[in-house]
Amino acid sequence: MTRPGGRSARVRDAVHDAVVDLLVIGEINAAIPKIAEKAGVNPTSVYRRWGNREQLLLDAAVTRLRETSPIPDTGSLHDDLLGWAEGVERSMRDPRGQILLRALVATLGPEKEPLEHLRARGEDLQAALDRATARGEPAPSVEDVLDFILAPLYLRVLFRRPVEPGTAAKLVDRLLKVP
Amino acid sequence: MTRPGGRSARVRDAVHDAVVDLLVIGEINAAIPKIAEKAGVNPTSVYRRWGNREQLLLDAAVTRLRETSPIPDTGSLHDDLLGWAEGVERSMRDPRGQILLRALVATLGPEKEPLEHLRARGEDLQAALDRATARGEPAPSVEDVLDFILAPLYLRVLFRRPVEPGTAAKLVDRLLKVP
DNA sequence: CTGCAAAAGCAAGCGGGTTTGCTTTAGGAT
DNA sequence: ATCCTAAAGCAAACCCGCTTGCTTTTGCAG
Repeated sequence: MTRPGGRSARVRDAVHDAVVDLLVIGEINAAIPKIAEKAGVNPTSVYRRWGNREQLLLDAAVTRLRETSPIPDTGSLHDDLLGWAEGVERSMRDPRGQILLRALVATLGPEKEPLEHLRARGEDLQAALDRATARGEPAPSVEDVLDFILAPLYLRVLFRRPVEPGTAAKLVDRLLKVP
Repeated sequence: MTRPGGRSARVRDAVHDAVVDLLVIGEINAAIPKIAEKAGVNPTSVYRRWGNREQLLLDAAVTRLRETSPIPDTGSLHDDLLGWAEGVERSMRDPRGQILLRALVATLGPEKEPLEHLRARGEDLQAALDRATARGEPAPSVEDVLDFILAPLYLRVLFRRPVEPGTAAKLVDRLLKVP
């Protein structure tokens, strides 16, 4: 039987925290024994649960990124997208968010399946666009939203270009052709 | 004195080839002894020249990516951008290009300096845009070109979404508002 | 409260990645 | 053609990340 509560959860959170902390202070290549030490956990527990460093990083990144920037339901597509995009912008202006995005991309192999984390996010977007269509508002495709908003924000971080405040608003306006 | 010619160059190319080959066949985490073996080179030589795996990957990725998709000078901004974007698209549809972009991003730390490889590419773009302005054509900013064209193409690869043929043309038209 | 088993801790051993001092090879200059 | 030295090769030792069999702890169910 699986046992999600109590000590298991504590260990998982402690290890995730340790991973993020080490990444943020520049210990990009910290090995499992080091992560375990910082988490106050036995290295064996980490090996048994995650298997290797890559799986651990991926799990930590997906888990922590999932908690940020939900899509609101304001009754206006513009405001829905703006609320979400501003959440993404905030995350991308924060060293934690930056390092998590970087870790996510770095641990992604070229496997064929599309990314689970992005798929769920795509479904949320689709729901917001469907709401707009149901209201009679003109709505772009999910692909356009990713091209116009997410790609520029993410690429700035990945290629170390600054994310200026107001970038999200500019990108949303550009997508919805409100110059 | 530095000695760029002859054997040094041969070793560098052999090691770069070995890195790319191993990455392409899925040996993402191949260690230096394995890379050296495939290159027919002594591991010590690799350690002495590059120091560690990360530096080696970064050097290989930057070197090989520099050789792809130059910006042509056709006398028309649309065609200049299209020629370049199609080169990028071609590269992103090729497993070698995909794996190199992935390696580049993965080995990039969050250091403050912007990326050298992208800076040079930005200057080439600026030159093409300046030519257009000199001809009296309206021209977007470099940032817009990156947002509209490079970011969507790169993000498709990094998040494992397919790069459909014709994507480059669509993105260029969208940027230059030729629906 | 008691018992069961999942998950964490412990310790020892293995294997391979990395380092280091030295030797050998081969560009490039005179 | 010859010399000089940067760069590659070699071998041995070291370090440390990882594995494994076992013991201990502790959720959670009855």
